[in-house]
Amino acid sequence: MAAAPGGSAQPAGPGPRLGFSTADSGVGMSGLNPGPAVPMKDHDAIKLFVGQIPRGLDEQDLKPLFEEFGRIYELTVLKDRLTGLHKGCAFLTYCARDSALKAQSALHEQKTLPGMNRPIQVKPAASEGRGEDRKLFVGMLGKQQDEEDVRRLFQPFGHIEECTVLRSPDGTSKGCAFVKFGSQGEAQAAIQGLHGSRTMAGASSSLVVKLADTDRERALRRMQQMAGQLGAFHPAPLPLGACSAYTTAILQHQAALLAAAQGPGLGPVAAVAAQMQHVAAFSLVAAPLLPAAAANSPPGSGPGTLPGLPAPIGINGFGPLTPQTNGQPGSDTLYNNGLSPYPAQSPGVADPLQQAYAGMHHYAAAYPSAYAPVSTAFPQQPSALPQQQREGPEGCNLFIYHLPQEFGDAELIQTFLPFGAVVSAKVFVDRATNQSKCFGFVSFDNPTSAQTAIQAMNGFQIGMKRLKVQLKRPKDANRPY
DNA sequence: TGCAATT
Repeated sequence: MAAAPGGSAQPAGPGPRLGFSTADSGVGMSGLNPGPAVPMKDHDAIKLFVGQIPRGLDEQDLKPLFEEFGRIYELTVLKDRLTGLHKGCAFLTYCARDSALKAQSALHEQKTLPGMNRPIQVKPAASEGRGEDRKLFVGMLGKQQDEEDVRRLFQPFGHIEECTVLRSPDGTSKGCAFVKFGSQGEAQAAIQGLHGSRTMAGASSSLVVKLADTDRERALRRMQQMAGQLGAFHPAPLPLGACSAYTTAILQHQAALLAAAQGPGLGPVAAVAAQMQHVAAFSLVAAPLLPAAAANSPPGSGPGTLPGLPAPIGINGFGPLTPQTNGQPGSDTLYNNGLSPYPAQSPGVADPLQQAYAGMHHYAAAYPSAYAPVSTAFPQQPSALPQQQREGPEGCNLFIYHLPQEFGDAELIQTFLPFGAVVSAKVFVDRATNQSKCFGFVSFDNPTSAQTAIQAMNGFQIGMKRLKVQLKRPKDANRPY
């Protein structure tokens, strides 16, 4: 008997011919589907893949075998799209997730159907767990909680395939973990049951349970991180009214400080080489922030102004934005001690700002979306891009307090770039409110840069606040003696 | 105002 195409939705027919009665109704061609009378499957139902099925068996033949474990919601033998030939496998969904689990444990690899030489396969379909759909990110754990604790927490929701607490190299928990369940349904159940449900001891807010990022999201995140570190991609003009002024003021100071920063320690050439990239990065950001400052500098008039690029901020434009720095360590000292913004260069060493503009070209070339008009003839410098590194060696990491509320990572990095190679710059953000906590961390790749930054920026006045810049407290835990 | 990081 030929079934209607689709086999499933015979509306309002006499009798629910698709109910799974044992009567052989001949509904075979396209799979069994629930009719209107059949209850929906559970929310956490699991779609099973069934493999090693003899080609001679269709849905009707298979049904009795599986019905033993519960009511079937859907059973479909896979057929070749073109030839319609039985592919020897099927998808099976029970109404209840429990039925699926039972079927899986009773049948998977447990039994071989006639004519097959390998045992039947019954397991969650790839679509159930492909990618990260059954992998959870768990945040806001207590730092003391280990894998066992996490397992205990999640175990009621299903079979845990994998459980990893994220740790720093030193073994300290980062307060988060990944938990992989046997199925998507289990993972969802855990989210429902646990997310926000409690606050673990030592955590600052309630438990976070969500799907782990997909690979794509992860890649995206990385991109954003890099972009943030470069400070080169502000999708729109920064929404930071007052902050722009702060930044401006700071940058103007630092344009001058730059010269001082590359004094002793590094050889002049190395210093310039190391710093030109940084200056380039901050200039790219700073220029769009500063239409006024840029306008002070007629096109082509500034040192090294390049066609096709926004005029870099210069040492000019000190007018209304000059911060009150009376008596501030670092800033005024540097301005009052006769240090010229353009100190004499050793013979053969180009003006650092000139070099910076050259570096700027490289950045512009590497990120044409930011500065489209610039020729892309310059090679990219992937090796110059910031790595995932988070912290420098001891003595290189600064703790900065009294940041303006508006300060973000980008502003922080800009502020400290002139003192050396910034390995990372992070403003600490309250997870709950997404607001800056007004402190942050900056890591350099060498202690000299860190010291220079402290000298120059500690006590620097911004509005009513003064920056506090000091070495980050070293974590004395796990000192190897 | 007070010392971090979500693969």
